Amino acid sequence: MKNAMSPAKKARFKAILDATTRLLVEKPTASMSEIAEYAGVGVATLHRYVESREKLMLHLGHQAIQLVSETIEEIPADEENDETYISQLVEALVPLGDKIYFLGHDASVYYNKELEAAYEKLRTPVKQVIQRLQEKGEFSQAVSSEWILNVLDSLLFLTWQQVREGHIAEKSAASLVLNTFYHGFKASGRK
Amino acid sequence: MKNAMSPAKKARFKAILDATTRLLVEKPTASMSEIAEYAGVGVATLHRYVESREKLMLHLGHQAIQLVSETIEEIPADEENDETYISQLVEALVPLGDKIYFLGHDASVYYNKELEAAYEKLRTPVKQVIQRLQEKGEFSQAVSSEWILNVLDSLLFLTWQQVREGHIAEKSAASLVLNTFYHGFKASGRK
DNA sequence: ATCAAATGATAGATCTATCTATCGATTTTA
DNA sequence: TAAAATCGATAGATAGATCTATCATTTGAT
Repeated sequence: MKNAMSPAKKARFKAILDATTRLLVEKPTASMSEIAEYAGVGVATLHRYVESREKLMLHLGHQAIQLVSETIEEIPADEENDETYISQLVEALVPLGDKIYFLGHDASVYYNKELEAAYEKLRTPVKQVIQRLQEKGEFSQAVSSEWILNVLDSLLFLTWQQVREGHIAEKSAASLVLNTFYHGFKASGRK
Repeated sequence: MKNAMSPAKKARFKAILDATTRLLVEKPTASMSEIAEYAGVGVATLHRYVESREKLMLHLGHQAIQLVSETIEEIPADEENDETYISQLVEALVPLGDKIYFLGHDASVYYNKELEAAYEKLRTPVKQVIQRLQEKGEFSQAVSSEWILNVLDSLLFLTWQQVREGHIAEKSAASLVLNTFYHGFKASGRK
């Protein structure tokens, strides 16, 4: 599906990608036949849209990157907004968990150079805000911004898993992440 | 390999399991042939030790559970030691990352009921210490002990990845985890 | 030194997944 | 409504992985 698609086909393609996402979250090893069935489409048709399983995965990867990119870009990242940036980011990203899932957990996505580069590019604006917050003294300067961002990533992923498995209410997820991220678990008022 | 093995065979079996661990960390999709080659053993011999790929994975899972169990049991978990328990735990578990890797990341391990139960059992003593620390007011009581433990797990795994990729020095790993876990990233002295 | 156990190499049986080819039916579009 | 595009179903070609069978060779305990 390299060529331009009609709007109708584009919508159908998107429906296939979304169905694939939903299925793979439940069963990461699903075969192309299972994916086709789940998407309500014949195997042949599935292959008319994506030329291989690997390409399908890469589509999902790009979709995720695109989605997260747009989400991040919508959050103002100038110096006046640094203080609220992180919480806005967390609020916005928690619901995207399933789409982001593949970025870190499918082999054919994880080891792709192009996607790896796009992922790194995605992180830079966030990292810059973190660095400014460190310089302003809002965040600890004892650790690298890279580490802080990685922890944020991990927390987001953990949270999404917990929400998905029904262990955490979706509403309380963001504040849980933020509290943990900001203060850890040591009770305040103690050394 | 259900029957008892001679000490020599037992050692060879252990060598195979260790080699498998090392390879799968680098290449999670490695085939049985690749595993055999990497372990310096013929495919036939590999199958003389494990009857299937899935059983091999379960062996690795059990190995990991066993290792973590022993490690946890060595840390005194009575009330007087609660304050130092977590740091001792982190120090001891960071180096075991590769062995633990499979517990959370291989499908045939992750979806096995027996291992799932063993994993849950593994967590209870740690969870109890966390609960006592919460009751003593050392840890925040605003969140569940389950969440605290999950975050600790995530941090341990993230750290092990970062050490493996050379982004964090092994020596500094444990204190990084502990600091993050205790205090988060908000600079102290701020609200 | 001998003999049973264990091994490696190889070939192959079996299975499963991916992808293609074909064709009649359905839908879209002009 | 007629032509073109797209579809689902199916069968099959290809490929790769798992596991087994066989046999000559090596290892190791006595």
